[in-house]
Amino acid sequence: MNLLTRNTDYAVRALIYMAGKAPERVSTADLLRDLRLPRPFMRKTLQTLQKAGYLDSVKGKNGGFSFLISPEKIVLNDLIVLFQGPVSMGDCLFRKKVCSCMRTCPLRKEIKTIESLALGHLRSVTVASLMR
Amino acid sequence: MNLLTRNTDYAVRALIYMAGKAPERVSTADLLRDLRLPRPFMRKTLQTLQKAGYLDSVKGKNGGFSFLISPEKIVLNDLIVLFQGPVSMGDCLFRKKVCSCMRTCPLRKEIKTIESLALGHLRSVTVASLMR
DNA sequence: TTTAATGATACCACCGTAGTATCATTTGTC
DNA sequence: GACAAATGATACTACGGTGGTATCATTAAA
Repeated sequence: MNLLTRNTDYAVRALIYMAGKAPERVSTADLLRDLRLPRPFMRKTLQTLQKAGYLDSVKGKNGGFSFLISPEKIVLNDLIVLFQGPVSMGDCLFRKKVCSCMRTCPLRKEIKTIESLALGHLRSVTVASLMR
Repeated sequence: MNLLTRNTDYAVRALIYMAGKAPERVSTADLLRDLRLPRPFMRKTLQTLQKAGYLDSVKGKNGGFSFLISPEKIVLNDLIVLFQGPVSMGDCLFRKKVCSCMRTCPLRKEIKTIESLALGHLRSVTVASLMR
């Protein structure tokens, strides 16, 4: 059970690297030199970040990516949501007809508590805070 | 991202039901009457609990399952481990050669913090505590 | 015009979860 | 002893999400 998928992990590391170079523009090739991981995957990840509005992109020679949102404002939880969907640890796995205790389910309650704790943390971590 | 799989969820609910009837012996058929879920799946789940030493089983007519370990001592975290493996949210997803920061990785550190919080909770919840 | 970069998109492989099927074994009851 | 009701053991299938690949189009600098 991993909290992050590789995709999210890649994204975070790429952003940290980029933040170290900012405001310089960084290309996929630059990133690959530092983070040795599958090239097409890295590209896809960066494209996702661009589409989501975190990064600006410039095509063509000497192109690459730069921040549209500053690293201080890029929150880990949002990246997780982007790549994995919302952190929701306690969705009832039973069909509604079966589980009559949707609101009072004690198990669900415990999980939700844990989820809240996790979310509290994940929302406080930013790309910038991870650089130290 | 779910903290529990269905399997674990089934197990917990079955155990709660059984704890309500204890020390009476309960058969798969009894459980299915209450928790309407796939029969073969329920059976497999109970067998796993029996093999793990939580339940005693009696074959043959009027057979069924009963507790070997009391519900007060059956811990949610252990059930998760049994059905899903250890809760380890922060395994480094990178190949070791790539990730040079195994011990100092700031991302890992954050995740491990969350993991500890979750584990603290999961280890404090028992089948008995879920009955209230 | 060439080349280096991203944009977009479709595709494949693997693995874990969920669920099914089947036969063997035990034991109470008639 | 035969039958029925229960578990023991095990092998199999289906599906979806994650991880990863491939390809072609587009842009812009040299």
